[in-house]
Amino acid sequence: MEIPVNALLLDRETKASERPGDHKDELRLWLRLLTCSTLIESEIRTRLREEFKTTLPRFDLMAQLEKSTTGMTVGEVSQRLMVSNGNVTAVVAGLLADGLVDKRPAAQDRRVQVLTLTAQGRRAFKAMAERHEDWIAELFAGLEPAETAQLFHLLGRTKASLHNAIGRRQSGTPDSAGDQT
Amino acid sequence: MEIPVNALLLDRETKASERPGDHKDELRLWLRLLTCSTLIESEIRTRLREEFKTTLPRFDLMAQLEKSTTGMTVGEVSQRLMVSNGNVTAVVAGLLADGLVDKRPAAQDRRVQVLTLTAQGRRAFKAMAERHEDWIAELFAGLEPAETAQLFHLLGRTKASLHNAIGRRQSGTPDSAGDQT
DNA sequence: GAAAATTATTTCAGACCTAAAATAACTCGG
DNA sequence: CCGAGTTATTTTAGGTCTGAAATAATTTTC
Repeated sequence: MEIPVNALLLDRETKASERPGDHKDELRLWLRLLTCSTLIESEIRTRLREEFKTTLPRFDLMAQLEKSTTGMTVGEVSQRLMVSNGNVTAVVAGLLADGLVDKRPAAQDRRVQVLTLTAQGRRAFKAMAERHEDWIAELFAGLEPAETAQLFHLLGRTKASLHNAIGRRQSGTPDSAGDQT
Repeated sequence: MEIPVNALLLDRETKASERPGDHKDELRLWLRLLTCSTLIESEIRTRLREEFKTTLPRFDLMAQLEKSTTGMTVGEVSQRLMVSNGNVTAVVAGLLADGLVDKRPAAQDRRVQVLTLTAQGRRAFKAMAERHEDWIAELFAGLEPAETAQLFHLLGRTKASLHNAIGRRQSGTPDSAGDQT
């Protein structure tokens, strides 16, 4: 894993600009990443609204619950989706009102609220998930398989860099093979 | 640019799964892209709040204005940031109240509102932009230069794929060399 | 075993964001 | 010139999201 300091310096020197505090390349990279993310997100948002009269946060929350057979707590969902607890509470309120989700205190620990999809919720999600998967494939259709694989790999490296820079506070979530995050 | 159909079919067949409508790879790619985007965004959001008592939308809006010497209209900013007009109106209202932005109807067309940074706004932005650039570099520090270049390239390809799938409605914004989007 | 600390969730205030409707200003054909 | 259509922005209603404070339940510590 060790890279000689000389190699790093050489790499630095091969960069276009030589100004000392120049990080324009990383900035451009971030802006492009953000653009891609925003484009996909808003397209999915539009299609969910038009085709299923629902929203992305609701869909994402249901997707988490669908993956768990035993249900999830508010805190678990909040961590998975990387949103605040209060936000989960609010989105769940909407899903409860629509009868798509069930919420009940855990037997052992009455602080904990266990969330599960209702039968209706599972049906509704299944229909949406199928379409959603197609939409995503359609959006990435311009990339060849080797490119998507390479991109996936580099984003994994990016994720590791981010966790390293931010601090491994929530280090209980390694990027395991089956992990879709 | 033409790729023989046979080559594509072969590529398809090399994939792990052979189920007909399987697009799990693209889904995983999207989720990982979203994770990276969310991690960066919320870290920058936190730092902007803690260090400058401001928000990301305000910073992004100011960044757009700073790049333009003659000012920008509400519509232009809205297109650049990929947010609704109404949202720009609201964020600008905050910046106006803080004396960071100036808004005035255009001389020729009084429907149009021209936005510019005030002197105070430029000062404030300059201080933030410097730190912001460092933060981004710090977050990507785990990638080697060759990797950031490769990632930048692949995200460019992704962007093209997205525009192609979504429809080139706003085709007036090509991904030119100096374009930071 | 009860006070203190911790943990899980909700509430709150405030900012963001959207889509759609409303408003205001411009252009253009007749 | 004048009304129909277009364009730029604002307003509105409603959902999303946050951080911090409040509430409630559990665990720890003495």
